[in-house]
This record gives sequence, C-alpha cells and structure tokens, in this order.
Amino acid sequence: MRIIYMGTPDFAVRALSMLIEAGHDVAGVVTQPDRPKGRGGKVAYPPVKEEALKHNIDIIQPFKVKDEAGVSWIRDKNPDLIVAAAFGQILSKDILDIPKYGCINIHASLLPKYRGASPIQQAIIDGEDYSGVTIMMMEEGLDTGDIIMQKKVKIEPYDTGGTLHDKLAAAGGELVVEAVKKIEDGTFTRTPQGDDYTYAGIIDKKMGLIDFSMEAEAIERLVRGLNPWPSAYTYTDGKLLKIWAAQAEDTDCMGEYGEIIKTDADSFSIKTGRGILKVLELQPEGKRRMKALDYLNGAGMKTGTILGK
RNA sequence: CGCGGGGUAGAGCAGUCAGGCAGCUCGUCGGGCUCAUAACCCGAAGGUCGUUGGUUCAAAUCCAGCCCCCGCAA
Repeated sequence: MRIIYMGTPDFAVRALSMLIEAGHDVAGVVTQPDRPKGRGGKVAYPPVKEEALKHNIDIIQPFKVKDEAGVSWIRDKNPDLIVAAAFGQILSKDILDIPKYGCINIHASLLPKYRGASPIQQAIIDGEDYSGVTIMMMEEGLDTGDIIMQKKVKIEPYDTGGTLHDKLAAAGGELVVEAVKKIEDGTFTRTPQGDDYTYAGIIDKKMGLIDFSMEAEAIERLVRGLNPWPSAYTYTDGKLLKIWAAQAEDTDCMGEYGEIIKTDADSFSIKTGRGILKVLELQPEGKRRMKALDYLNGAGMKTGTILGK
C-alpha cells in the first residue's frame, strides 16, 4: 500500500515505524514545521520528522497543509491511503479526496468518547477504568468519522499520562497495521460513532494548578493525568512547586484546604476538600524532580504551612 | 544574545552577602539496645566545593571566562 503519513509528536512515531516495518510504501510524511523549543529558543524537529529522516522518507512541513503547495505535494505522491495520527492540523476535503481508499486516523481514545486534543490525560483525570485507541475514517469534522477498529486498554491505578500515552501509542501502531490490511483486503467495516460523544480540549498549563478544596482522589488523578506534561502544581513561599506523585487517603482532619497537616519521613500530607493528599514526589521551582523524602531532608516542610500561595 | 534559579560526601540542602578548621538531615558500613524493627543509642567511612584562569598571606566564599541541570516564557 502506498501511504502518506501525517503526524507530529511522539504519539505518532510508533505507528509510522510499524507501517514501514509491515512493508508498506510510505511515500511521504507531512509534519508540523520545526519550532523553537526549550530555553534559548533552539529549534527542534518534531519527533515524526526524526523518524522519517531515519528512513529517508520525503518530508514536508507546511504551516497549513490545506494550502495549494501542500495539496499538490500530496497529490503528486499519488497515495492509496493517508494515515494520520496527532498531526495537529485539520485536513480539507481537497486532501481527503485524494487517496483511493481515503484517509484514516489513529485516535487515543474509545471514540466517540474524548474527541479532541487531550484524550489521554483527560481519561485519567476523569478516573476512567478503560481507554483505548480507535482507527477511524477521517471527515471534515473533528474526530467524527466512522470507526473501523478499536482496542480497549485498561487504565491501571498507577498509570500516568506518560505511561498511558506509551501503551496507547503501541496499541495504535499495531491496530493501524491491522486496519490497513483490512482495507487492502476489502474486509473492513465502518461503524458510525453515534451522538454520545465527549470532547477533551487542548490542555492549558493552568489546568495543573491544584485546587485543594477538591477531593483528594480527584487531585491525585489530576497529578497522574498531567504527568509528565504539563504537570500539576501549587505554590509555596511564592514559588512554584510541582507535584509529580501523590496518593489520596481517606482521612479526616481539622485544618484549612492546602494546609500541611502531617509530615512523615518520606512524605507530607495536605488537607483537601475530602481526605488528605500524601505527596510522594515533587519538584521545586529551579530544581530537579525529587522524592518527597529528599525534599524533606533538605528544604524541610513545616506542618501548618498552607500551600497555594 | 528572551527572563530567572541552581551545581558543596551516594541523595536533598546550609555555608557565599561580610574570605580564615568542610557542616546539616537522610542513606551506607560497624557496634549497641530490643521478643523485634523501617524506631532508638554509640561510632566510622565517604569531598579535586562543576571547570579554567585571576586577586589574596589565605578562596566553596571575591573577579572573569567556559560547561552542565532546572523553572518561566515561546
């Protein structure tokens, strides 16, 4: 099968390499432009570009793929199929109509749940027991097309945005290879999504600001869902304090929301709207990520301190 | 040249402003206490103080350059 692949971040890398490994002719890769990243504004290649370079595949990085240049580049490649995964741009009808078999997309949720940009984090934040990946036909709408295949993945209590991301990226790679085979064989089916959908919007860093009047369990899920990016955080002494790992405990106590009510050798506990949140791993502004144990050994943390300021 | 914090024992930090014996908490190792212990007590090992040069009788500390880590912003 002659394929054009469209994708940008890490999530899309695995599927690209698996399609190549499965023997498909990946004739071109479309990915987002290089962008300044990190301190000092050094430009970085999108992960999918790195992967494509390893395989000597033609690459374009249009600001808008639906512009004439992008459309004609794709048309000239004469693809049978376009596979997209977390590409980050909407495809116009011009493009959708180019490949003989149309365009399919890998989405990191069990559609129609969690359409949109942050299905992985959101599923954890919401406390879902399962997530998964969906291979779907692309339409002009956002993640609205017919479902071709789905695979369920269990969300474990210790899963973070990062670990679930990796599981779903791997599952997506396997599933898309199967789906392409079905398309080749003409044995695939299309199931409309129905109307029972939800959206997971773009993640805003401010989502990570912890509101200690929420229940401890919800805060723990926020911490897990936003690890490793963009992280849940609070403030102490006017400085940022990222919380990387925490555990909710159903203990009642007196105190203000956000107050340190207990310190142990390897953790400290914060009063929340319901129960307490035991902090296990954190990162003060300007410092590395560390165990709460190390933080307590060095900086220390007094009971009675109110976090969030 | 985007803004800012940092590099000191295996870990996390204090000491730097005001130059003068290398410190704290934890870990490790040895011993003790204990029915027992991650608890407690006694003891020990472990440092080119990121790096190069400068100032000085004397530099972790002051000055200049370089390397590395991190937060913000994008």
